[in-house]
Amino acid sequence: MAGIDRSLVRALPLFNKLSDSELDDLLAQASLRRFAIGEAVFEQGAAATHFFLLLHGRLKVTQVTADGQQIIVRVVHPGDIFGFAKALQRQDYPGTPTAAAESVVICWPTEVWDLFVEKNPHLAVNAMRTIGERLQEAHTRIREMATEEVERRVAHAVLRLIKQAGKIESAGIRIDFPISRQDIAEMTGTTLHTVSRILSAWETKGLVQGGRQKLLVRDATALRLLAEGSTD
Amino acid sequence: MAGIDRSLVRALPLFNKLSDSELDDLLAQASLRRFAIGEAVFEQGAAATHFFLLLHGRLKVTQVTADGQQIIVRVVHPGDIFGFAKALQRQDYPGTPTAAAESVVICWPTEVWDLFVEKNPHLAVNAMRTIGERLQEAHTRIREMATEEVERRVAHAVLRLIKQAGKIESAGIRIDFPISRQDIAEMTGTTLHTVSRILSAWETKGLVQGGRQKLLVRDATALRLLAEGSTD
DNA sequence: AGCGCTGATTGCGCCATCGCAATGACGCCG
DNA sequence: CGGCGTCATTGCGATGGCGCAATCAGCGCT
Repeated sequence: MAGIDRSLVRALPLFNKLSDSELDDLLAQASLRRFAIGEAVFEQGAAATHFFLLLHGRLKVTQVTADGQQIIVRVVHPGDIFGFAKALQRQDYPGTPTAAAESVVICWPTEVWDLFVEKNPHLAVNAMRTIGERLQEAHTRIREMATEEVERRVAHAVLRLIKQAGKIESAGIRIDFPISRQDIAEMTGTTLHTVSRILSAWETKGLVQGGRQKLLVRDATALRLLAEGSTD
Repeated sequence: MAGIDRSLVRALPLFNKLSDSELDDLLAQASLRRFAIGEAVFEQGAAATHFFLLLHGRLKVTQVTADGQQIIVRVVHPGDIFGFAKALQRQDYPGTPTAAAESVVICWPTEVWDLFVEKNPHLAVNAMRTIGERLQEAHTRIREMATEEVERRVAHAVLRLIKQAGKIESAGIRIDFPISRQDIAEMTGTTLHTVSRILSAWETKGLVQGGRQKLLVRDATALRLLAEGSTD
């Protein structure tokens, strides 16, 4: 645990205002943990004891309803902070982040949040902006779910994914972590079946290319048209 | 503009840590504005020049989609702060708050936000929590829209309304501001027609009592059952 | 290299919800 | 006090998407 190397996080905009020694101070309080696919960093409803930064990998944050249904609230990408419930005056975590790919996470005890902010006011501002963005994104999703039909919602979800986790390949843009149809269904508020049908249709039209937990977007422009598209 | 009376805001938890003179300092920077029903405090997309506190009345915050569809993102209640886009590092307002009832609002220029926070760190924490709660609420709505059928969503929406704006009367709990079926539809992501049908059905069962822009909940418990209710 | 598991595809029937449109009721305003 | 505009109700037909279930395919494991 002692000595997380500075170089691991030096590149993150979150920390670029800090001196080496300040950064070391922060990292001295932290520990590094590794999660295999399918493992949860923490559980929904558990007491918020730590907050986190994703260094590497990919997490899906899910919420479950009383009757067992599950939805994906968001996806955590490398460089994102997450699980800072305490900063929002919450005592417990609102969701469960599960590793979609092998992931590496930095953990701080919640007690150091205040210290953290004090040392680095920039970080408070940053956290604020992050939450603001999430709120914004949440409202966008609400609007989409309220007004758009499934195909457009799926198009939006896929576009968001390639924007946040797109890897350019010769044939198109690949979503750079394992994602199932079920996952996309849970992100768009529909069923696995419908998603499958839609993606199949797109594949026929040459828009995308599917595979087991894989998705390659061949024609992002056409997809964007579909997403924004008027009455067609 | 000079001299908004302290007593107007003294009761708000937001300010209860401030001395009289500090409070006066803050209020000296502010102005008071009144909005008639249907008037907008600001417009979605406009530059964020002020942030606000609702003193009295009720605001519906709407977002419009590119193709003109509208949804109600949330309702602002007395004592809520809103429009603090700048604090989230946004340059423009994400939605449009419209007066659902005659409303009175305190306005501060965004420039004083930093001063505001400096004088009253409690307020920063408070703002943080407020956003956290909104995010939480947004996620709840997303989950509901993704997993629940319309009737349960409407039940949830109505319950939320009586919780936030319920006035107890002899016959039940009244939603204490003018709200149309259209509004409820826009809050739950459905159509005016469906909401009307559902409320009619409830009225037949004696759960609620409707009226033009009015709603009285007669049996909150039954409604709660419907909202949480399993397979019935 | 073969087996088994998990994820993906797809057909079919059904039901909730939408969209439209016409009618009806409430309240505001002159 | 009467007219008019806004809001609400309701019937009917169309349909998108769900739910079920059977089949198939890719990938990891031994």
